[in-house]
Amino acid sequence: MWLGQLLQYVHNNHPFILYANCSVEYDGRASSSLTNGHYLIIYKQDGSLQIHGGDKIVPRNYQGPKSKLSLVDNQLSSINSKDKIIIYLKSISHLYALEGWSLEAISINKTEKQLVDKLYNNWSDYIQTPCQTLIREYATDHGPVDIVGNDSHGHTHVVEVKRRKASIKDVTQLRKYLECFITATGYIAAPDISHNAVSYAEDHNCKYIRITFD
Amino acid sequence: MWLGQLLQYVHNNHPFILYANCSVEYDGRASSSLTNGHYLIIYKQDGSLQIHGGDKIVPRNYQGPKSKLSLVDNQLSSINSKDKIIIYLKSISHLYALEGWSLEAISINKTEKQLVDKLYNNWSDYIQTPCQTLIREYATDHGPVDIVGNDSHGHTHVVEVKRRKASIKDVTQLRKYLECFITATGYIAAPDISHNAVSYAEDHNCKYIRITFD
DNA sequence: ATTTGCATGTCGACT
DNA sequence: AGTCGACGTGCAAAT
Repeated sequence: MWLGQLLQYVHNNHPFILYANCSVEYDGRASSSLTNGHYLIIYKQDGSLQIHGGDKIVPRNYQGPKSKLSLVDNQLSSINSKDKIIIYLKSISHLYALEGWSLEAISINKTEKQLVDKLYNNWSDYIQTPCQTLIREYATDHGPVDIVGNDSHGHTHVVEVKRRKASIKDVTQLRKYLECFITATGYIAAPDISHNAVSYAEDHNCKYIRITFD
Repeated sequence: MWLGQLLQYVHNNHPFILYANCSVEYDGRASSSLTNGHYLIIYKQDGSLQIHGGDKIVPRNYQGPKSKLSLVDNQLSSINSKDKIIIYLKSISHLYALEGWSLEAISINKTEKQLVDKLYNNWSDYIQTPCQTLIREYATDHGPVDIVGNDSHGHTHVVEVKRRKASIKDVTQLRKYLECFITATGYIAAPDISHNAVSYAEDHNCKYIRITFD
């Protein structure tokens, strides 16, 4: 009886949640098995599917948007170009169709871009050397740099901004950009920086700039 | 009537799903607003909370495990050391308690570790130079390297393995490890590699090794 | 508690 | 479709 209802939802591409005793097989970029148990299955209108266990934020298994859902007998399958999931349904505890599910996006603050703008607009508060040119998203052979400045001595200042505590790998990213310039000084601008990243930065002629969200 | 039921679940730390018309305010590491609409709210026994919109895999807002949930009037709040979420409930369309939600983990294949083992056990299939010593998870000042080998000429071979297509940043990671050796050759081993990463690797004396999951 | 690196990362932007 | 970088990344393991 629930299976019939589910079949309709699948057929009409209608979003639903399903709480069921089931097991899951996944194959594609990786492969995995989820042993039999009670899991929460969520299907959204964009074709995405997720199977949640009783803990963690991230789903046990999932399938991205634009996947194709189908139900044959007791097997609920989702397939796309890269991956395939098969859910073997043993019994259904609960099925509910979500009507009028909102697609609103969140508007978010405290992004990296805001820190970039703050540094760009208040350059002298953070870096002694004044720069004649100051460019955001400066394009290099190795990708765009957050901010690049040129001072009156023709020296280049390369800044990589991070919204959270900077780590070693952020300094390696900065060093990659630095290679695109003959001579340049590198800066990591972030609210905080790890101990190891400080040493690594010092060893490679990079400086740390503390910048915070007000 | 549903609010009373919800209050009980919150009080007993019982996992539930809630489909409601609501808006969400978040503040902490970042801050965000989610305008009024119908969203799916999931609460798990570990204290995690997520608010899903009608598309995407990732939740619109979320709170990690060990967060504290509380309900006062129409405000469902989740708080932990770093972040806080307030859900302003306008109306509840659906509320369901999940009994016996399984905590099983998935067993997964095609991990990076498997590729490391494959390369380790079949070194000569991939790299001409035979090595007397071959060490997995070799510890350096900049962290552990997937595989480090030493040949009869005392030359060092440093290998970074990736389970997916290798990118420029994977080569920068390799280069970071290479700095820990006087002279060494670097290798990126992966099923595939991006065009730019190839050029970047060549420019820095790093070689690409193609290795696949059977 | 801090730090690092993996992940079926996901997602968005740009070529 | 390919490539790259941000993300409230989440998450586990090591220190």
